[in-house]
Amino acid sequence: MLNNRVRELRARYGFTQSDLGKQVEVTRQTIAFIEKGEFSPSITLALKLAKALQTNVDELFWLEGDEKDEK
Amino acid sequence: MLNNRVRELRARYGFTQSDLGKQVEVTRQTIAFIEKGEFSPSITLALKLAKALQTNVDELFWLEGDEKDEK
DNA sequence: TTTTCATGTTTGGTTTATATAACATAATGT
DNA sequence: ACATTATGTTATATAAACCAAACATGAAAA
Repeated sequence: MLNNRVRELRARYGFTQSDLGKQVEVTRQTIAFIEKGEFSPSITLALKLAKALQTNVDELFWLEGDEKDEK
Repeated sequence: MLNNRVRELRARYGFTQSDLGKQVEVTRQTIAFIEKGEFSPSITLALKLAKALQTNVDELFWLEGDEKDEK
């Protein structure tokens, strides 16, 4: 299963789901689905999200059972 | 557009497309399409590929016009 | 030379990502 | 009280990812 920090980082920058959606060229519903973990976005979108949230893909998304989970 | 180093790293480790496909649970055709840049894999698959190729997603995939291109 | 193996490529099918639109709710501002 | 805004959520539709199977080719190996 896929985990992510999109909601956390979006909040940190004070973006709404719509704001972020516009920046990365998807609808707010797509952002909502990603935050809920309901699907695994394309890497193209993941790269855009990482850029918008000033981080990198590996910090933003990880597979359950990998590094970030070991804490 | 999306660029990647899958073929380069796969070769470095001496994996065939089939080998890599098995490791990340997709068919060899899917690996071939990704290497050709014909589509943008899911981030779940991208994370598995990065792991199999002992790198991270941001080293393996990047958007044209981003950092890696500036050289 | 014949077989095997890695890769290229195409076609048809299923699944999933993503869009668009609608309706609901809670919070905030007027 | 009313309007607006952010978010949750659901339905239907389309595009794209991915599978499975087939056939082709060139290289290496027997």
